[in-house]
Amino acid sequence: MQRRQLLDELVSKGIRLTSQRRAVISVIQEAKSHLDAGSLLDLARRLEPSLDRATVYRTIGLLKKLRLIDELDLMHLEGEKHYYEVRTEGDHIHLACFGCGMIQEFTSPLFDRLKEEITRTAGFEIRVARLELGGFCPKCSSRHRGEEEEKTKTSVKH
Amino acid sequence: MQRRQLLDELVSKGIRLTSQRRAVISVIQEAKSHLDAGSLLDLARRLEPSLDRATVYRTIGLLKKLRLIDELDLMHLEGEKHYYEVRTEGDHIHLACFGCGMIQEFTSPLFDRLKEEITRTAGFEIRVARLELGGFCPKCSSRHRGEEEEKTKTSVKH
DNA sequence: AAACTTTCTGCGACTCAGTCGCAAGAACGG
DNA sequence: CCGTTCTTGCGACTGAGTCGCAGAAAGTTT
Repeated sequence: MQRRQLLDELVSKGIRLTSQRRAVISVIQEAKSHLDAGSLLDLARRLEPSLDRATVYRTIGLLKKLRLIDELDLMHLEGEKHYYEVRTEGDHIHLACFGCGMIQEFTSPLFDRLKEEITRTAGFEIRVARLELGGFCPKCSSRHRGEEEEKTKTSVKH
Repeated sequence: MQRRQLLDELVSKGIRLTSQRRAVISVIQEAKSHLDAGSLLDLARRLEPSLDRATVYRTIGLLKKLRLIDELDLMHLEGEKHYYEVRTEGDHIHLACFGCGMIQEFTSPLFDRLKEEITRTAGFEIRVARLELGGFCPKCSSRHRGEEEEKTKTSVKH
């Protein structure tokens, strides 16, 4: 039933279901990695060949507004794209490795406590929480030591 | 001496100082709010009228790479821009209000503990930590209740 | 199942942040 | 003040995302 989650949610809100929306939603839900709008379009077009870029963006906008998906930057490791994932129970943290591009997810009760503290202390009503960390995964961490000073003088990427 | 911080940092790394870089750096440092590349260009041009867009982006890239400034999204409240701020001792959290656009900063020992936990547990070497929350500030929080269901059917913005 | 209202889609043109190659110009060590 | 090396401005370009519109579907009504 995990798979009908988003669809049901839309129906219950009285949102019109079209084959295009079904295609986009299906792709987001089956996705094994975080997809950007472009990949989403390519994959969904296999189910609905006439699907247009604009419709993908509009559907993303809709799902974002309904808080059914979350938007991520993943430290802009490869361009200024945005990535999307189905919203889950608890928020999780994304770790992005500058070395190999790996994305890892992480959950912690401390994160929930932190959000709770903010709600309480600042009186802020949290709707979206995005915590992204950039750095080096264990493998790349040992590998990149010593390359620092040089890099400064060469390419200024990211 | 807060004001010479970035400049000194560059000199000590053997980075060449140009009037353009001085202008951009000065603006970032004096800024009272978070500036995007466009505003940065406008303001820095008052000090260095010939300054070009490309140079601003290159300088931002340089400062980012040297980890002297941080890049923020501020929940993309007004377009897909990026915002910049001078890096401070401890990382802080940004709260962005969907209602009035206000940006508030927040610090908490819990945040540091969370990062420490990630470093320890996941073996991840954190270089950049970005925590942004979107929601409603105290004022807007009380004001927007009840407008939810309608919004769904109208404009799909943000 | 036809008719009808409302909402959605594809299209094409557009906007806007950010990038790139290049030739001219500036930094700073000698 | 000279020469090497790095930086800049310029203009053209890329690529994500948006918008208005006319035609096409969704869901409802009879």
